[in-house]
Amino acid sequence: MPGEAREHLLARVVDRMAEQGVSALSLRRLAADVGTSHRMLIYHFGSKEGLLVEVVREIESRQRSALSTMEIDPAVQPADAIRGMWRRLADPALWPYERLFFELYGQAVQGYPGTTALLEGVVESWLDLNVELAARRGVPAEVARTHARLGLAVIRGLLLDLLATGDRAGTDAALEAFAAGYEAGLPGLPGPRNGADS
Amino acid sequence: MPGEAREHLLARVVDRMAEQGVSALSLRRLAADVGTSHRMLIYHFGSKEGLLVEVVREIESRQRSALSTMEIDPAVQPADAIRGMWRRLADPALWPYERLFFELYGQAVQGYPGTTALLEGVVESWLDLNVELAARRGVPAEVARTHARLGLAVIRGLLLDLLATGDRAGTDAALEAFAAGYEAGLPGLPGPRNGADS
DNA sequence: CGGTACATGTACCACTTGGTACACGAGTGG
DNA sequence: CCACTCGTGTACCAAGTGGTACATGTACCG
Repeated sequence: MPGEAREHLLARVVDRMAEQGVSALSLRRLAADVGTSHRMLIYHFGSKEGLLVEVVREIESRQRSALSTMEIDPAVQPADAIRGMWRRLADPALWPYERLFFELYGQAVQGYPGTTALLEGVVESWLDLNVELAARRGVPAEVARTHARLGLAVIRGLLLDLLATGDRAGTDAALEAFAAGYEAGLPGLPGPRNGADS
Repeated sequence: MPGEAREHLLARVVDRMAEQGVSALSLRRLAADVGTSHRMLIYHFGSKEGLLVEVVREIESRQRSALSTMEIDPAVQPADAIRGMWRRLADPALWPYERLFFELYGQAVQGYPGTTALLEGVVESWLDLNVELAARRGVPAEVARTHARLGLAVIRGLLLDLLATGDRAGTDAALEAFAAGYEAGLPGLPGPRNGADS
């Protein structure tokens, strides 16, 4: 089942899915929108589920590459890193892909076959990256993990908000509040224990 | 299309959906699992979409009631409020309903018919509640809105994490880091502007 | 030339889907 | 007793589903 036109197909399929959603998906409709026959989709991907697997892989890979394009510069402060990240992700041009991501996430969490692969690394890979970056600044791994987890949650949560409400100003303000508070109080973590407590 | 056994049906349908997911839903399977015929579901709810609408309404109402059961005590500090909220929501017993919530959210954001109603108030109602509570403590509305937005994002984001990874200890630690940081730095918001800036 | 791998179109299949038609039974009020 | 509504079961429908069989085209390679 190798191929080269297959890649083009996949790209077009992902774009189409980003526009129309996964649930309202039938091989025939999809194929028509993309300019093929449903026969070809099955030929290239084996089955509908196989297609979904590939789509998930693709958006995972796009996510990962977006991640690696990020400022690996250890000089940039965490608060600014999260600001930059948000600025990038909140761009309306990316909304369709984020909608698709959350739709797949929602189905993956329900155990829908093919999508479950999305869950592996959907959190961990980000944490690992942050641990590595923080290490160069001398931050202990456990602290970096926890903070990365929090930052990721803030961004995903606000993205969820943004996609539902469209309120760019409101979500921007909330993120700024987080970043500012982070600069002010978090880095040393004055209060209670900060690492893993179990 | 009124009825009283209808309510029982709806409750059972929601429970079943929480276990099995919405996408893998056919009126027939659902009816069989719930102990009726697909004929009855259509009789009571008019159509599949009508059923979905009702399900969305139901889980919205459950969410709202869970919200109103929350500590309305203005004496409890915001950081403790978010801790209590998290403790309540992170309970594995609620996971099926949260999976269902995120699945529906994912489809709603894609414009899937019937689910879109979920988006109205899915953020705003929480903000409004917090504004009201904060007012009794003298916090200006705009600040309360922004902070509530952030807190909601943290909780939803961490919930997304928890459902994907199952890492209770890790997500607990991240939330504690947020709550502690909030106590330490946020309330006065020392840094930049905090309200809406647009 | 011929073979062989990739690619594609046509036709078909069994099955499931949401929805409907219709008959039937139980209860209730005139 | 009749009429009427509510609830339910059986049977059916057209449309669409994912998947397959098979024939065909197109290219490169020996």
